[in-house]
Amino acid sequence: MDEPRARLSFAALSQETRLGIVRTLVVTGPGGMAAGAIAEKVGVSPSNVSFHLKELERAGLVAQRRESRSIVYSARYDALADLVTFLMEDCCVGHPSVRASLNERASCRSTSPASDESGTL
Amino acid sequence: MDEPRARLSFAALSQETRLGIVRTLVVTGPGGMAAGAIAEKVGVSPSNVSFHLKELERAGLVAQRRESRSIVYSARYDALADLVTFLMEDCCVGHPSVRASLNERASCRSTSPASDESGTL
DNA sequence: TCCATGTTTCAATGATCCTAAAACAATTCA
DNA sequence: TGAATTGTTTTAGGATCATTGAAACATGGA
Repeated sequence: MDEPRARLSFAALSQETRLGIVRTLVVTGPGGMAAGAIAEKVGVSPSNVSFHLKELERAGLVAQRRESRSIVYSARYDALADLVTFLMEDCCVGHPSVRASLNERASCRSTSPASDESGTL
Repeated sequence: MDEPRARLSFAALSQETRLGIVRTLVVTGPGGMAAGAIAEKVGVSPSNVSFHLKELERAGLVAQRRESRSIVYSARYDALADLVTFLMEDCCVGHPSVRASLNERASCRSTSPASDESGTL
C-alpha cells in the first residue's frame, strides 16, 4: 500500500460514521449489507451513508456489488490488512519498539482459531 | 485505546506533513529531535511544524520535553502500538480474515532482526 | 404506471491548512 | 543584571477542503 492510499484510509477511519460503517461491515462478513440497512444500523440518513460509502470506496476499504434492487457493500479485508501492515512496517518503519509492544500483548497468534462462520474472503 | 482517541490518531496520520513527522521521529528513536530540526527535515516552516506537532501531541502520538533552549519531540511507541492493536482488534473486530491476511505475510515475527541503527527513511 | 431503493447535486456551515509577523521563553554573554 | 540571541509558539488572515440535509434524479421490481 502506498502512502497516499494509506492516508486516504486513515482519513476515512477518522470519521465517526465511517468508522461505524466499517466496523458494521467487518462484523457482517463477506455477505455484506445493503446501503439502506447500513444507514439504519448506524443511524444516519440514506444520503449521508451514501456519501460516506463513496468516501470509503474511494479509500478502497469497502467493495460494492448490485444485488437485485439493492447495492450491497462489504468490507475489503485485504485492504484493512494492508493498512495494518502499512501502519507497522512503513509508518512505524517496522521499529522494534512497536513490534515489542505488540508481541507483549500476544496480539499476533500463529494459532488462530480460524472460526470461519463469517467466511473466508 | 478508546475510539475517540483512535480517530484522533487516524486524523493525525492522514495529513502528509504529520505522517512525515511521525516517520521521522520513529526513525530518530527515543532520543527525539528538536522542533527546528524536524521543520528542516520535513521541509516546512517552524510555525507550521509547531502547529502539526501540537496536533500530534493532542492525539498522543508524540511526547515533548525541554532540553536547554530546544524542545525535543519523540515518538510515543506505546501509542503507535496501541493504534495498531486498535486497528486489528477493535476496528477490524479481530476478524479472522484480517488475521489470516497478516499471518500470510509473516508480518509478526517473534524473531525480529532488531537492527536498531535507525535506518533509512 | 407506480413504488421502493440508491444516488447525485446543491448550498451552507464548519473545520483544516498555510504563510508571515509578532510574541514568548530560555540561554548566553557583556 | 540586562540586552542580544536562539528556538518555539501564538495569532491573524485568507484559502481550501470536508460535512451535512434537503431535494431532485435515476434505476429496478410489482
